[in-house]
Amino acid sequence: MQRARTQEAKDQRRKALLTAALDEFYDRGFTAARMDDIARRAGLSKGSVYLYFDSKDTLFTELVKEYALPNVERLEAMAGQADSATGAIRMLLGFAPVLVRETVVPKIMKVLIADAPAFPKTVTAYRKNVIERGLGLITATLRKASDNGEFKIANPELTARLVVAPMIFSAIWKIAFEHDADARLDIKALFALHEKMLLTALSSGGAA
Amino acid sequence: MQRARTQEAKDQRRKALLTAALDEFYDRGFTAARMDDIARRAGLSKGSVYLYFDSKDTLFTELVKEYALPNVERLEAMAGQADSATGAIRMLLGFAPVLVRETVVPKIMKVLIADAPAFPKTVTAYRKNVIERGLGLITATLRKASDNGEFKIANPELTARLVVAPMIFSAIWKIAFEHDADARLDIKALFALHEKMLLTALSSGGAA
DNA sequence: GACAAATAACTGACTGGTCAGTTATATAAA
DNA sequence: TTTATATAACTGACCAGTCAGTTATTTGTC
Repeated sequence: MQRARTQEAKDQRRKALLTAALDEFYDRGFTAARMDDIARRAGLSKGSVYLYFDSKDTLFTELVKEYALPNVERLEAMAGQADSATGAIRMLLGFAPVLVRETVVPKIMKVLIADAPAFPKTVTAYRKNVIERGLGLITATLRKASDNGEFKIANPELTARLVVAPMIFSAIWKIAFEHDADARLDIKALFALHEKMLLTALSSGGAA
Repeated sequence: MQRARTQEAKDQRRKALLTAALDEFYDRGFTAARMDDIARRAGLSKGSVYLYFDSKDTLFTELVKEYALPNVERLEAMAGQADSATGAIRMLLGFAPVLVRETVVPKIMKVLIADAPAFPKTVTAYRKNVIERGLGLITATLRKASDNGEFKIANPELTARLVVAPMIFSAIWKIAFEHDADARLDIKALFALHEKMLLTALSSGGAA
């Protein structure tokens, strides 16, 4: 293996180890994942992993920390652009298929769900910094829309959760059943329908 | 431990082992769960587990098989009672909080999600015999309602998935975050709102 | 530009501990 | 006494983490 001498090269190696770890944790679960396999996947030997991370546990917690923020920030940028709740919802639900199919979010979700009891602090941090922040963003959008008369929404917190529910559903579906060819789910169509039904319900006072 | 001589006593012991296994698998994940702990939880020693099950793997697959059917059957009985799609949806969503809070369904879900890649056959069987059957029931109800003019529904399959999505959402929420006191979710209110918004959307042609 | 010395990234054999599954033994029941 | 059930000591495979040794790369000297 060529050596990583510069800081940049080392950062890159660290990143390679994190994605290798995500893949192994995702495929086999935290306990069953072997450090040797993670190392090989990143093109290193087991010993070298310990030059970059203290322990298997650290690898896990760093992994979640590192992959968490970028996605919320992406979401926040999106919410800032929209000029109405309708627009924000359209944007969010248009982005959802990409989030489910093309980002690491479902993998992270699985790893977190699977090993929540073993890493309570990591999970709590994730909930506060990612989940609640994301839900808070949607809640605020809905509340504003209710205040300025775009929709009538009695409970923006709960409504936000219903907006998000199909994302969780399709992420879970993908995680659990993607390996079966006959279990494909038309995610784009699902979110198009969700958008239509949701906006219909909101504009007909279904959340009032 | 007193001996189980009759067939009945043995069935009971078998059942005790299955619930003990579910709890251990749920808390620690399949690989990290120890056969010794499962045995102790059921009031037996490790060796005895092997009088009832061939291996840890068998324990897992039998567990999923055993706990799967009763819930679908419960759902099917419910669907049979309702005289309209509106009534069926009301019933289903009224039952949802119980399903999430008081049955083993969320635990089974977690265990399945966590170890899906290690037990692909078990997961496929679960999807076909439980998930698809349940979703099929809702789909059929919606299709019938569309045919007889109660609602106008273009894609009953997808709509059924949107009906179910908040159940998955709240089950996942419970699994991942229940250990945090400040992460409580008002599930009854959530499903009341879901019911209201869903029926509003359907009767306003949001799924047409 | 060639060579030697110094540095630090990297390796893989090894250790200590864990745990699924086995088996020899004990004992309750008939 | 025989049989079935239960136990706990045992075995062997497995793996996280360590560390003595290896080697790619840089730095210093001529």
